[in-house]
Amino acid sequence: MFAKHEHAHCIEDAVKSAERICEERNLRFTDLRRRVLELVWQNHGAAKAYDLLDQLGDEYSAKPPTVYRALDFLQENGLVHKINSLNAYVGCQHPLEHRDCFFLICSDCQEVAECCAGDVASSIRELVAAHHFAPRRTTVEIEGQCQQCQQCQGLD
Amino acid sequence: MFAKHEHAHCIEDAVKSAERICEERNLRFTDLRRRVLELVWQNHGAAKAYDLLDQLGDEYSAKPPTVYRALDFLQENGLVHKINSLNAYVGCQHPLEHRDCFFLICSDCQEVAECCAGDVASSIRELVAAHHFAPRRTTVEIEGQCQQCQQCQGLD
DNA sequence: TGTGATATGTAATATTATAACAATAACATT
DNA sequence: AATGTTATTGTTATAATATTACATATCACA
Repeated sequence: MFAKHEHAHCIEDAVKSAERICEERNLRFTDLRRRVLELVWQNHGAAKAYDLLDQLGDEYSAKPPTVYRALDFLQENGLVHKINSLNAYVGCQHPLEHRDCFFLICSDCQEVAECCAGDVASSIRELVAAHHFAPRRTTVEIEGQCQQCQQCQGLD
Repeated sequence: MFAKHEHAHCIEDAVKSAERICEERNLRFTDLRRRVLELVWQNHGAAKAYDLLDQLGDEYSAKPPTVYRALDFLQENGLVHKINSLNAYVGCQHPLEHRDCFFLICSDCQEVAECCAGDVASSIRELVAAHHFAPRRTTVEIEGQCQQCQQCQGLD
């Protein structure tokens, strides 16, 4: 599996930068949105919408739209990514440059690593230009086995 | 929109090559599987599972598992691709080399173009190698506007 | 013809996501 | 502070996508 760590720190950072971003853009970073962002980060892998819903528990009168709206807001503002191949959500590692992000998804440990590879981005730009296509959103999701899980080969 | 054409021809070709492939691999290309493959190709854009289900109509006693099983078979054998960002399915243009396929998805006309770009594939291979990641499946989906739809800009 | 494996039928249900409308909170202006 | 406006959240219902579990049928072949 990917290296796990105590990431209270990550959560805190993510929330702080979300606050800054929303302030700059004049957006409302409400309690609910903050809470959903925290929960997304709290999961090691990608978080499923209905798990977030459970985790919200009674704090908020949480029904599906509650969570999906918060996730929509967070996605629109580059704070989380949706992983389509998992129907799940991960926090964005660098919301200020929320572009050209690619994902390595480990099928064994369920961790998702976000990568920003200039070469991939530029080869995709060329591909798109060659087809005179105007891209709005690009998804690159690579499912497989991460380094750690390759080493454990069925030991866990 | 992408150029449309009468593609009875495409369907025929797709079915023929599926037949060949299944024969070579000793797989059963049953009537149901053939019919689902035809229906997938019959749609201009990507086909949704429940639309296929409707289109199967009374020919087969079609319930959801009927369609999903056929789609699973076709996917496993490289005959169709699932487009995750649409929850929909398209026929593979070259099932014999069903690898490194990327998709340009037009949000206006809903057509999906399959591309095979060596540069993209190799930059992804490098990215993956740099992370010592063992890829099993790679998804590249680019949503945007195709050339034709850019030219029509709201004329339709 | 019988046997095991593969494929399909069927009912039920799980999972993921949205629509529609009501209530509330925040914000801007007077 | 009162008002109008917009953005956010609450609530109910339902739509859309996909799977489980088990029964039945078909195929391949000894």
